[in-house]
Amino acid sequence: MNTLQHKNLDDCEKCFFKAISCQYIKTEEFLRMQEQSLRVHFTRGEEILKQGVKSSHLVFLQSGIVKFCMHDESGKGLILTISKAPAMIGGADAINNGLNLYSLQAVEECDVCFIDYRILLEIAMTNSLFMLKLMEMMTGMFKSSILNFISLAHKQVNGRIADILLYLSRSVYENRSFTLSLTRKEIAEFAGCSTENVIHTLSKFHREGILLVIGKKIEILDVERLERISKTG
Amino acid sequence: MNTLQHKNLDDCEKCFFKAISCQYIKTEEFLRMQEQSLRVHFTRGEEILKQGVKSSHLVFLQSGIVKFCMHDESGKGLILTISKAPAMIGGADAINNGLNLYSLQAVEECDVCFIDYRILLEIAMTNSLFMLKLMEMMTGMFKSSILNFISLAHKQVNGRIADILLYLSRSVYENRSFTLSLTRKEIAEFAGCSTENVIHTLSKFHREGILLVIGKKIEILDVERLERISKTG
DNA sequence: CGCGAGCTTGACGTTGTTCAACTAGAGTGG
DNA sequence: CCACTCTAGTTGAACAACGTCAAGCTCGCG
Repeated sequence: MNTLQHKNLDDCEKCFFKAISCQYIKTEEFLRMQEQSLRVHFTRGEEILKQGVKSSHLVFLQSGIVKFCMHDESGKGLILTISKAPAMIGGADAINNGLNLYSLQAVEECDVCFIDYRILLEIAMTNSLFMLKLMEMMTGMFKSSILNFISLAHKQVNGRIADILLYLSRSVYENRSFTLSLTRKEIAEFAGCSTENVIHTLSKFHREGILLVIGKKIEILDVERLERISKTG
Repeated sequence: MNTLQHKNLDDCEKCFFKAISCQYIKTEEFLRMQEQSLRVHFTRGEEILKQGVKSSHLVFLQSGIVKFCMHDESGKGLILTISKAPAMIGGADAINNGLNLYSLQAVEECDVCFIDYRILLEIAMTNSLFMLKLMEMMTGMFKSSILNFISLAHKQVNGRIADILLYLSRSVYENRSFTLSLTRKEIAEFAGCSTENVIHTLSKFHREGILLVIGKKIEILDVERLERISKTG
C-alpha cells in the first residue's frame, strides 16, 4: 500500500499534535500513545482512509495536502473539502459509532499519523482539558467542511469556482499565486460541475484579467473582483 | 420574543436530555444545571438562535420541528437541515470559539431548553463518560447536516427533491404520508432551487404516480421509484 | 367583499452538461 | 530515436436543465 516508516522520535519531535497534546498530558502519556501509533507516508493519489470502513484510529495530517471525498451511488466522485497540514483529518467517527463518513486521499506527498483511538480515549478520560481540546479539534474539522458546503451549495458555477480559488489561495497554499496540485477534474468534483465548465470558467477569468492561468500555475490578479463574483453567485 | 415558561419539574421529568444525562451524572448535578436552564416555547417562524451571535448555551429541542438556516450575502435564504425532537440542535459552537454558525427557526410549535454552557462544562469536567456522550451528540449533529449536504450538493433538482421527500418521510414525520409544515419556498431553500422548480417537480411526481400531493398533504406512493430518482440524480 | 400570501402554470432566456474533435506532454517499447 | 498510446487539458456546438418573469388561481382573514 505504501512505505511505512518506523516510529521515529525525530519525526514526532516537531509534531503539531504532540505540541498540543503535551500542553495537557504528561510526556510519558504521549509516548505511550506514540508507541501504538503509526506514521505513514503517502504519495499523490493514494488512499489514506476508506469511506464505510470502521474507524479505529484518529488521523492526523503532519505534512502535505489531502482531499476529503466520497463516491455517490452512480460512481461520480465528489470532494467535500481540501485540507493542508497540520490538521486533524479523520477519526471523529470513531466516537460515534464507527464507519468513516468519507474517504481521504493524498493530493500531494503526505505524512500521516494514525493514533490508536482506544489509548487516546483512555488518556483523555483521565484528563478533561485534553478531552475538551480533542473535542474542539473534531468539531472544527466538521465546521470547515460545512462552511465549504454553504459557499458551494447555493451558488452557480462562477461563484463556486471563485470560492474555491479564494479558499485554495487563503487556506491551502496561503499565497495569491500557487501551483495547483489538483486536476481540473478534481476541481470539478469540488465545485460539483463538469470538467469542461471548470475550464471554460477559468479561461473566462483569465480573459477578463482576474486570473493568470498557465497550466497548473494560477495567480489571482484581482482579488476584489473574485470576491464580488463569489458574493453575487 | 416569546412565551417563557417557568422552569417546571413536570416538563423536565419526561425530558430526553435528562434521561441521557442521568445515566452519567447525579440527579442533584442535573438539578443544578436545570436551575440555570431556560425552557422556552416557540411558534412557527420564530427565531430560536441567531447566526453570528455568541453561543453561551447548549440548545436542546424537546418537542417540535426546527430548521437550521443561514442567509448568504445576497440575502437569499438557505436551509441546512430540518430536525425533529428530541435532538441537540445547537451550541456545539460554544466549545470552539463561540459564534453560531447558523440560525435556528421553529417550523412548528416547539419547546426548547437552553442549558448554561459553563455549568454543563463544569459538570462534564468531573465526569468523562458524560463528556464523551456530549461529544457524541455534537458530532452526530454535524454529521447529519453533512449527510444532507452530500445528498444535495451534487445532484440535480429531481434527485434533490426526492432526497428531501425521503428524508422528511423517514427522519422527520416518520410516515409514508405526512402534512408538510414547510412552505414550497422553504423546500426550495432546502433543495437550493427556485420555488417554481419545486412546484414543477412535485406536480411531475404527482402526474407520474410517485406521489399523492394535495396542498400540504403528501403521500409517497412509490418509494422504490423515488429512491431510484434519488440515486440517478 | 376585497386583500394578500402562498401556490400554480407556461413561456422564454440563461446556464450548464454532453459530446465529439483536437492538442500537448509523458511514458513505453521496439 | 521515433512511433504509439495514454492521460490531462481545451474548444465549440447542440441540447437539456433551471431560473426568471408574468399572469392567474385559491384560500383564509379582516
